[in-house]
Amino acid sequence: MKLWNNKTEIQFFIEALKNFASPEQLFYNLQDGYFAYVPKGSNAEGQTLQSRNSLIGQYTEKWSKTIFEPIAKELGLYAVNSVVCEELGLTRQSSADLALCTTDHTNQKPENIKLLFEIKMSVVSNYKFTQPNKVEFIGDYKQHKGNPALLRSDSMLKAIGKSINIRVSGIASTKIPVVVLGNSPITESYIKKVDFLKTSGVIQGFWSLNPNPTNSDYVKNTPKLGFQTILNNKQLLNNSKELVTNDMNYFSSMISKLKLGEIIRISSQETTDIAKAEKFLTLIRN
DNA sequence: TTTACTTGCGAGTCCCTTAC
DNA sequence: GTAAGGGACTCGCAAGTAAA
Repeated sequence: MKLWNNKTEIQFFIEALKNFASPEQLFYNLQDGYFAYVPKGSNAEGQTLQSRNSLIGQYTEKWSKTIFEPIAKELGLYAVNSVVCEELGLTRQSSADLALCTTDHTNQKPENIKLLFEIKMSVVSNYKFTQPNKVEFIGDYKQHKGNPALLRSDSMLKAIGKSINIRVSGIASTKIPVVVLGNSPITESYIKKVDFLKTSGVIQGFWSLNPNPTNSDYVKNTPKLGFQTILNNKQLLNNSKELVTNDMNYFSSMISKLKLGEIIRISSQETTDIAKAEKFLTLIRN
């Protein structure tokens, strides 16, 4: 299965139309015809399309599950949508969009969740619809007024907020990597922030599954790979594999050098490196 | 001064929970 | 059963900021 591209988006519209979604639900009904987004220079004529939101949300979550299914299989896991785990603050109303787990159940224990995904994807490029069922590409995201997926600052803030919410929900979350999946680049203003989120351990990465969002310039990768544009399925597998197989631990604190030194001194008395690390993690969390 | 970009807010929609 | 309340979703709008 191919990564996200314009055909994926056209397929979304065709499928939605087949399932009795009306053109008015999916497109802006402008003077020049039906458009996915308002082209730059055109007038929105007072419209703010909202009826597409939940449809594209459902489509991207299912699509992501499908693309991760062979990867999960390779790692001996299942790709599961709408994962609920009370210990991680993932409730039915605010579940994990996608997760790789040891079982295929929606309700999960923390120890069975190996990788959590927060999905922030939308229609990226612009399309024109003509009756009865023709959907044609008319321009990339720079040629319309909308701001897709991770290019919106509030989408970034929501993704970060959701991840922090998991991290502060308890000690059970400290062994589970969290990755934000998008299908657009990010803005320049978030380059430093995503790298810091990665090095500080809060979020293990922002991955765009759209290798060619535009033919012009865009942020492809950040220096420390906090944000990466995934170019093929192999890369996606390798990235996932690394996160699932490395036994990682998240920790954070705000303590004095005196206290930190004490913790290091006590932990260093353990015999093996692993034991030192375990002692350190125990002490820093108390 | 004009233009381009960034940002936070809130609207419309869907869906779940709760109360009666 | 059903109405009310509220959370989460996406994205247009307008105000603020930076660049030309």
